[in-house]
Amino acid sequence: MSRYADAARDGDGRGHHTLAETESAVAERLDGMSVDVESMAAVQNIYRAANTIRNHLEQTVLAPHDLTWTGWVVLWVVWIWGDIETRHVAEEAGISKGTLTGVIGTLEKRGLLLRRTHPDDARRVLVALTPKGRKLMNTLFPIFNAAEARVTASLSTADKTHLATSLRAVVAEVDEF
Amino acid sequence: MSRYADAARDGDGRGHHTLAETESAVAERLDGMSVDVESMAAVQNIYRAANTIRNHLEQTVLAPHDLTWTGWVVLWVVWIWGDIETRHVAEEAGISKGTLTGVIGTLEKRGLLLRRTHPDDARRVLVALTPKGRKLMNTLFPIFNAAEARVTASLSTADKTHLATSLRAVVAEVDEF
DNA sequence: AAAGTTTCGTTCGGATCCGAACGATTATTG
DNA sequence: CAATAATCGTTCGGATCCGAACGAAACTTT
Repeated sequence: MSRYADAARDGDGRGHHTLAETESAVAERLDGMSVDVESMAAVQNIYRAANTIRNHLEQTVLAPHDLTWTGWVVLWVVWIWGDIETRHVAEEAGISKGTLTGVIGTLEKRGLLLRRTHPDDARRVLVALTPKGRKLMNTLFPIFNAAEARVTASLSTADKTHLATSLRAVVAEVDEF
Repeated sequence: MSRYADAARDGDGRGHHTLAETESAVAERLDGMSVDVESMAAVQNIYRAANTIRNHLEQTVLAPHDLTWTGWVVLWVVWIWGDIETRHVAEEAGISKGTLTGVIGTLEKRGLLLRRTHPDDARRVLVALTPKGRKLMNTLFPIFNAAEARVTASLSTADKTHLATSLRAVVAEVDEF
């Protein structure tokens, strides 16, 4: 069964509970508690949507090219910025330095990028795509972007923009903490 | 450095590139390519917001109780539904059955929940919270919910509701694939 | 110039995450 | 009733994910 897919269906033909059922059970469980339902719904749906999208794009677009979601994100960051320091890649990709070391190891092993010591500061490491990596990005990005359009097809362009704006505000707020 | 935190700041006092810089670099790199910018922005921001929120809540609320994000989600699902089959927990939590086995193992080891074979079907496993697990949920849920309110404080109640609605539409669309 | 401090990337242990394969169990078919 | 098919949870190998600690390198202070 794929990530978050609900191929497995229970007796009445549905996977997990409907949203209405879940909210009903939650209301019952939390009866007597003061709950910020809007905030809970916002957080839960942000996380659920992110996982659903990641799973879907990983399975349909990335796995056929032997890529993981994070491998793809790292390649994308290096593709956009060119020769870039690993600490910046970790920041842009939103992963820890320790995790980046492992992901870069995997991508290097696949011949998609190369690391080298910074000429001025031996503590730092620079990465760049290999020709093979660049070719993969040129081939795969349009396919990935088309898939991004498909997974968000239920939203109008105005909705997508509004969604992105709201989510940027959330990220900015948390980054201020 | 914490997950996605930008405690590390580069020379000019900023962490990762600004959004404007990133979009500029993206436009330059993708010059000549037909790009659905709104879809890309929607997907990137959904993923970024989910990770930022997960990291923040894990660090500030869950880690002090020796919980991971997914451990929390699994406990929450079992708390809401009571005695529940593991296959349903995996679905509700949005993780694979293999992953759930490991997470349940961890939570069981911590004395927070218990598993038992289904009385009617020996293939199935049921899980329920222990008294310790129930106590933890009653204590921690209000704290977690308050943190949910803080991370989404930049949004109005109407915005939170609209966000949740848009994201539910995205999940429903992908689940139809 | 030497000592102390800070920064960088890697390593480590523990946790999670997946799909595929497996054994055990149940359901279906002939 | 026996054979076959389907379902369930676990195991497996590989990948990711984290924070803390470490060694090496650079910076700052004395």
